Amino acid sequence: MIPCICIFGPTASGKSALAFRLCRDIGGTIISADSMQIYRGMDIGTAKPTKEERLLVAHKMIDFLDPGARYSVFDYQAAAEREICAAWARGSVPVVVGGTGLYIDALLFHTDFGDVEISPAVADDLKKQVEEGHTAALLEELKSADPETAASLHIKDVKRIVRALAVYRSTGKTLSSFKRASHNSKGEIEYLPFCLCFRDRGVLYDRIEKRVDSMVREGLIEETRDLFNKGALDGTTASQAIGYKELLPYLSGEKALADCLALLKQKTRNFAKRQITWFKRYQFAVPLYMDDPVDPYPILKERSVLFLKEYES
RNA sequence: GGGGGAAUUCCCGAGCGGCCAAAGGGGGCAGACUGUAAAUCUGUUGUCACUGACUUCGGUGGUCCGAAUCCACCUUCCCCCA
Repeated sequence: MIPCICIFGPTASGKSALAFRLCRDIGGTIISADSMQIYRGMDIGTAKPTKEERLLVAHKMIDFLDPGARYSVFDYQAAAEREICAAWARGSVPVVVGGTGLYIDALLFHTDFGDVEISPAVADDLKKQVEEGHTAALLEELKSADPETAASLHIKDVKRIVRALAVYRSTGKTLSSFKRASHNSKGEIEYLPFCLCFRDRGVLYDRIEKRVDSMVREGLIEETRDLFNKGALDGTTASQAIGYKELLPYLSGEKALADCLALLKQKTRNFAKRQITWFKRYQFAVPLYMDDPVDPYPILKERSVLFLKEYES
């Protein structure tokens, strides 16, 4: 078994700084679990580690894809697990750090996504049906094909209805059967999970406010303009990132900068809330309270060192 | 100085005599989430002893069986003329 420390929490909670410190102390490699930091050119807006930090500590799963490239949890899981193993193999402690719940989940539970190949014809047909407003019929179809999944989906949850149906129509097997099967898989990586928490949410929201302001000072607006000019912000996955799309109305002169920034902060807070909800499910994680007067770092380090002891060769 | 308009629940904003604790949106809070996830989707949001009662629609006082909705005065804000 390969040990791996895993640190997660909402945006702006201080994950990176904590992980960086830990890696310097115990000799570790950071494996990012962030769906936006994977893209090149999106540095300030995604709060990527600086060049200096990357020189001092190896960072993986960052900065390797062109915005606009397709990517999925499936791709992420395989690549990240490879990096975790590679780090351990060269004598560096793998430390997963990130805020993308789905990615963390795929790692922690070593989800087996199965051999699902969606046929283009199926995808096109479903897309057409949705455009024509037949989602109710789609849900009906799913009800008879995969009642378990259908029961868990709301009629308005078009994305998931379509996916579940696409899986069924392409493979003849239900999404719920894939889910069930995925739970039997056991990986070769053993995680020690830490969750960054705040007793007072206001403290986190305050940090978000300050971080956005500092991003602007570091050149967020110029970065947005760059990405926009390269066409990196139209319709791609990367264009979903919070931090850029909110500034577009300013660049086009439609809105005042202050209004855009207020919205950007708002969206970031909303996102943080969703992350908190996601991470609440990991009751087994060691909580690290970031707004306590005592520095949570010693706990992180002690627990990590203790955990790693079992794997000394 | 004269004329006109507006004040609604955390915010914006609809309501313009009963079906109004008051549409809708935002925010907050809670939740979901298995191949685009920083995305997408759901619930809830006056108070309480909660299939009912009570207190809300700038303030005070009226009209009416009944008012957020009508009248009077007051306060504040906006616009136009001077």
